[in-house]
Amino acid sequence: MELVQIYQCLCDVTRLRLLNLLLQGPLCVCHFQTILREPQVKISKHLGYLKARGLVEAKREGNWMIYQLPVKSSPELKANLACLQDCVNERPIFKSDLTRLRKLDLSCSPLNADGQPVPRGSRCC
Amino acid sequence: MELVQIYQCLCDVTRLRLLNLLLQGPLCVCHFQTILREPQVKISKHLGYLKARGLVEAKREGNWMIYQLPVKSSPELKANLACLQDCVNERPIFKSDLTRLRKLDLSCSPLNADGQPVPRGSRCC
DNA sequence: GATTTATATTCCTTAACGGGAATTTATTTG
DNA sequence: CAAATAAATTCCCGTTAAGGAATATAAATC
Repeated sequence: MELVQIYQCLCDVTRLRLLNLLLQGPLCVCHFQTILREPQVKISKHLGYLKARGLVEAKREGNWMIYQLPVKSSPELKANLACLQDCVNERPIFKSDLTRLRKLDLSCSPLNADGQPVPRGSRCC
Repeated sequence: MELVQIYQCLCDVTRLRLLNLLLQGPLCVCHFQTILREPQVKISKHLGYLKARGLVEAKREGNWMIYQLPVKSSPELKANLACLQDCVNERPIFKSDLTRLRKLDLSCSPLNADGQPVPRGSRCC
């Protein structure tokens, strides 16, 4: 992957917020919506942008799409994500995103599924 | 400075090459031209882009403009430049840029001026 | 002051990006 | 199969960016 592509993915606030959340673990689209408080189309497009460039992976889980950071990341991506996490942890927007993440019921997310299968069809957000 | 602005500066190969060279020390525009082998207008515009966003500083030295990384950089900029240097050191383009840099006679640059004043009016490139 | 060297700016074209409204697709449930 | 939920896609618009040709500016030299 070209280094420039990584930076292209990082040069939009919305995408930085998405990645910042994903550094905590996989999440579904509706949770991004709830946390970022941005319209669905915006979230979806930026996730698509990241996915097209290999910065995130997606899998369908019933009605939901679960996004996560790539299982196998290049050293460059790892380095930059680590750097991002470092740079971001004082900034209010990113901090409050993380706060809201922790307050969420992540019933549709593998995050706190603790192994047991996700109950299909239960409402998510 | 907004984090996004840093990433916007990093999402173009030409600018990455310029910054990679500047990590070695100050340089004048004509040396960038010689090393990158890109047209003058391209170099100049990208340097302008970086300068407008505070990623480089410029001072006039007789006929030449010397560019350098900011004397006082934010922690975020420092972190990202360090990360860049790390990511870049295996990539052919950036390596050969550095090779060409070392082969240059930097008579108009403070880089190897070793204290003595630059002889005004001597041709540069 | 005319010429040369170094660099910046303007103008133009083309492509990419970001955002929103509306529509579509996919899946599950009743 | 109809309805509901989750997410992606399409269409449209305004903005930004990248590149190049040509021109302008700045400083030094003759």
